Amino acid sequence: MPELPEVEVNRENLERWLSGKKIRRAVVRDRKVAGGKPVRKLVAALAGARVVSVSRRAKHLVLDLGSRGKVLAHLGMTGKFLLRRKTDVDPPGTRVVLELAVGERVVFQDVRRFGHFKLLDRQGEALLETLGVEPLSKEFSPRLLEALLRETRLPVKLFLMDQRRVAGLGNIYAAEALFLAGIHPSRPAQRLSREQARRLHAAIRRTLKESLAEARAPEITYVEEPEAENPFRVYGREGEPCPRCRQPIRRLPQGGRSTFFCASCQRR
DNA sequence: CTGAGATCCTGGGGGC
DNA sequence: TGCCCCCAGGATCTCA
Repeated sequence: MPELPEVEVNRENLERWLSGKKIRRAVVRDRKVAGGKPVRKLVAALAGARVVSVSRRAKHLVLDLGSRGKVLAHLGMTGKFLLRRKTDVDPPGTRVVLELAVGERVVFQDVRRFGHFKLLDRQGEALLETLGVEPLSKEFSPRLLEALLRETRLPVKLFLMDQRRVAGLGNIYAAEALFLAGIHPSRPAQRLSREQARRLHAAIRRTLKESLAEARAPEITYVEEPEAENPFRVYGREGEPCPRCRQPIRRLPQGGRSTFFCASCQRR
C-alpha cells in the first residue's frame, strides 16, 4: 500500500526525528527485515551512529549514517516508522527499534513483514541503479514519458507499475492516474498517442501530488473513530458509480493484481 | 521480451 | 460464535 507519497511522508518524518541525532542503540526484533544478512553488522553500524540525512529513491528510503554506511529501508505493504516516547508500548509488528535520547525511540513497524531494513551494500546499490525516473522530478517530462512508453508493448497499467521505467507508482496510483487520463489499463504502452502520453504525464503528477498533500495533513482523530473512507476515485470501488459518468466501476485482474477502472471513461 | 503464476506474510472479511 | 478460505499487495523468481 505505501507508494511514493506515503514513502515520502515517512522520509519527512524520519528526517525530522533522526537528522543530526545520534542513535544510542538499535534492536532488531525480527531478523527477516535484515534481508538474510547478519543482524550484528546492522546493529553495530547503527549503535552510536549519527544520522546525516534521510533520502528517498522511488519507494526506498536511505538513511545516511556517515562513515558508518547507509541503511536501505523499504516499507513493503504495511511498514511505517513511528516515534515513541518513554511510556509508549512498542506496537505489535515492531521489527526494529532505534533508541535516541532517553525514552525516545524510532520504531519500524511492519505487520506483514514484506518490508526491509538493512545495510546498503553492493547489491542494494545495484538495485537502486535499476530504478527508473522519479515521476515528481523535473526530468520527468511528457516527452520522456512518451519515449519510455514507446519501449514496450506491456499493458500501460503494468508499464506504470514497472519500477525500472517510472519509479514509485504502485497498484493504486497506477489505476488512479489512468482513470484521470481516461486511458484503458490494458492498452499497450506503445500504442498511446502523444496526446495520451501528455495526459498521462499530467495525471501521474496530479494524483501523486494530491495524495502527498493528503498524507502530510495531520490526521484528525475523532473520539468515535469513523472508518476511514476510501479516498480514491476508482481504486477499491468495484460496482460503485464512476465519479465522472456514473457507470459502475469495473475490476480487471492484471499481473495478479486488481485494476479498477471505468469502461466508459477509459475506452480501449 | 512478455505475461502469467507462485512466493513471501498476516489480519480482516465473507460465508457457512 | 467459530472456523476456514480468500484476499490484499511490492518485489522477485520461475515457467511457458
